[in-house]
Amino acid sequence: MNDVAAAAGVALKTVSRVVNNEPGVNASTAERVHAAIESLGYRRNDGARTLRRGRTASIGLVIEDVADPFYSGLSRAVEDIALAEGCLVFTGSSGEDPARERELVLAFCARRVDGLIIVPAGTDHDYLTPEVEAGIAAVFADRPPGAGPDADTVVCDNAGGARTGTEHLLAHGHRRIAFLADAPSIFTAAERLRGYREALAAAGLPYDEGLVAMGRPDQARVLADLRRLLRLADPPTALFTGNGQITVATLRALAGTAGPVPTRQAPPSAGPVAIVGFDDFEPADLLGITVIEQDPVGMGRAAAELLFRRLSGESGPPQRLELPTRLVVRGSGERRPLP
Amino acid sequence: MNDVAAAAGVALKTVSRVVNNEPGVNASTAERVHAAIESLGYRRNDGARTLRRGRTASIGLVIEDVADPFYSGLSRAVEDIALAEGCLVFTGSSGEDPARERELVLAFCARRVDGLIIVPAGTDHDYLTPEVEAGIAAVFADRPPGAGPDADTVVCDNAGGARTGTEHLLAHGHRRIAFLADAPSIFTAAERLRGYREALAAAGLPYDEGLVAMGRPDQARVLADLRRLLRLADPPTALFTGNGQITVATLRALAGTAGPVPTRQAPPSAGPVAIVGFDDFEPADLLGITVIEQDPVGMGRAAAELLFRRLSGESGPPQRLELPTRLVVRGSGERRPLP
DNA sequence: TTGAAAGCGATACCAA
DNA sequence: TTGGTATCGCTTTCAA
Repeated sequence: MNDVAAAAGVALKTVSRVVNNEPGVNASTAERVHAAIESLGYRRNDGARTLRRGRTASIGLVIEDVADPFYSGLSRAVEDIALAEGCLVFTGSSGEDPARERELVLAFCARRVDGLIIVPAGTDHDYLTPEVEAGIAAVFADRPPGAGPDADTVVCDNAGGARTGTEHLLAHGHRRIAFLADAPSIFTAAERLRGYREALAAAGLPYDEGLVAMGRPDQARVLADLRRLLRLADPPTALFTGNGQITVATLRALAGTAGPVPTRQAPPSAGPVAIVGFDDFEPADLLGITVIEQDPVGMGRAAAELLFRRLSGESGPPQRLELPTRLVVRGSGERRPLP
Repeated sequence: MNDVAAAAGVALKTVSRVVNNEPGVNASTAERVHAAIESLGYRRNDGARTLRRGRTASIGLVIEDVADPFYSGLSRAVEDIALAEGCLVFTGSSGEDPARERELVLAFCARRVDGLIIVPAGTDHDYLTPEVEAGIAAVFADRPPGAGPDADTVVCDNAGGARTGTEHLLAHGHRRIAFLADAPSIFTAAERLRGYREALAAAGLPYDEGLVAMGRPDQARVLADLRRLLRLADPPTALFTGNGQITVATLRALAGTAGPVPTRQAPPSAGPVAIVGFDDFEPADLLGITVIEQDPVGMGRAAAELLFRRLSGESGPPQRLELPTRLVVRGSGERRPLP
C-alpha cells in the first residue's frame, strides 16, 4: 500500500480511502491510485486490516467429519450464509475426539474468528469460557454443550423422532423391536434411546436391554451385534437404527458384503425383518428404506443465522432451537412380522 | 501481551520468548510469565503474529460442493494433512460457478493464505497469475486449470476408467451403450467421453451421437434423457453413467420415484438394462452397481502433499499426477443383453 | 479533499 | 539471559 501511495504520488491514507471506497476522494486522484494499484498488482492484506479493525470476518466450524453426508450438508449451509455475510469459514473435523475438538476450537480462537459453530465431540466445554468472555460468539449444533458456557444451541427432536419411528413399527404389529445406535455417551443416541423407550412404555411393552445395541457405528460392531440379536431365542422382528451410518451398516450386514437386495433377504432365523432408520440418506429411496428424516441443511442454516444475529449485536439469553423430524414411509418399515 | 509483560514485570520480548518456547529464558522468569498468562487468560493473537512473520499457516480449499460425497472425502483428506502441518483450512464451495470460484480464491488470497487447492469451476485462471507470482502456491485437483498459471495438478485417469468400463460392457455382449454424463465443458466429462469413444473404436463399433446425453447432473435432465434413449428405435442395452450423482439419478429414473429395486426392474422397452457407473458411491454395493472407482481421499492427500512440498520450498516444473481407477464388479454391469 | 502520526499485537534484530 | 526499538500493512484520529 505504501508502494501504491508512492507510485501514485499521494499519501498512504488516500490509497486506503480509495481501496475502501470511502467518500471524499477527488475522482482524478482516485483514478491515479487505481492505475497504480493495477500496475503494481496490489491487493489489500486483509490480515493487517483485521488486526487494526478488530473483526476478522471469519468464523470457525467444527464438525464431527466433513466426509459424513449429514455434516457436509450442514457445512454447506453454514458456508453459504457466511459467504453472504462477507465471512470466510475455517472448517475442521473433530472425528469425535474431544481433544481434537478443543485443539481446533482454540486454534480458531487464536486466529480471532468472530464466531464459532461447534458440533461438540466432548462433554466438557469449560475451555471455551474464557474465549466466550473475550467476545467470541459460539453456537452449538446437533448436540448441546456439556459443562461450559451457556450458548445458543440447535438440535433436532431426537426423542420425538425415535418415538415416532418406534410407534410406526408398533403400529405394524411388531412387539420385539431392536434398537441399534451410537454409543449412549453421544447426546443424539441417548435422546433417541429415550424416545424408543417412551414409545414402548406408552404401548405397555417392557424394555428389554437385550434388544439394545449401542456403540461405534462401524461395520464390524454392527455386524456382531446384529448376529447376536438375530440369534436370540426370541429375536426381534423389527430394527430401529439410530443414524444413517448404522442404517447402512445394518443393511450391509443383512445383505452379506456385496449381496443383492438386502431388505428383501430374510435373515434365516427371523423372517423378513422390518427396518426404520433415523436420518435420511442419499439413496434410501432406492433401497425403499423408511426413515425418520431430519434436515441437516436447515440445522446449518439455523445455527449460522443464530450466530450472525449475535455478531450483529443481539443480546438476550441463549436460545435453544429444536427442529422437527418427519417420518418418510418407503416400505421397509411397513413389513409385518410373520404370524 | 503487553499486559502480560507488565504483570510479570518483564519485557514484551521475554513474554514472546516464553509463548513461543524459545530457548534462553530463565526457568523462574518463564514461571512468572506463565503465571501472568494464566491469570490474565491471555492467548496469542495469531493474526498479528502472521502479519509479522509473513506466513499465515493457513490454506484455502475451493471445491465444487462440500455436500457432494466425492468432494467431502477429498476435503477431509486435505484437512487432515493440513492440521498435521499445523495449518488451518478455509473451505469454500464454488457450486460450479466460475465467478464464485474467483471470488473465493481472491478472498483467500487477500487473507494471504500460504497456498490454495482448487477444483476449478471455470476455464480461465488468468486472475490467479498475479497471486502466484506474489508467492501463493496453488495446486489444482480433479481438473486441470484452464488458461492461467501452470501449476501442480492431480487428476484421475478419467479416459482410462471410462474405457475400462465401456470395454467391460462390450465384453458382456453389449453393442448399444449409452453414455450419460456431465456437460462436456467439464474436463472430467470430456475425458470420460473420450475413453468411451476409444473403447467403441477399438471394438470396431461406430460412435452414435444419439446414444450420448451430457448436461446438468440433476434428476429432471437425466430422466428426460433416459426417456429419450429408451424410446429409440434401437435402444441401448447398457448405460455408462459418468459420475456418482448421475448414476444415482439414473437408478432413480429407472425405478420411478420411490420404487423398490431399480436395477431389477426392466424398463418396459429395453429389457434389463446393464449399468456401469463412474465413481463409487456409498451404498453402491447394496444396490449391486458395478462401478469404476476412483479415490477422492487419495486425491485430496496427493494434492495436499504436493502443496506442502511446494510450501517447504521445493521448486521444479509443475507436476501432473494421474491417479489410477479400478473396476469394481457388483452385478449391474454383467447383465447380458436380451438375445 | 488530503495528509501525518499513532497504534493494532505480535516478531526480529541488535544491544546490553 | 534479557530488553529496546523498528516493523509487518493497514485503519483511525486529528490536523491542515
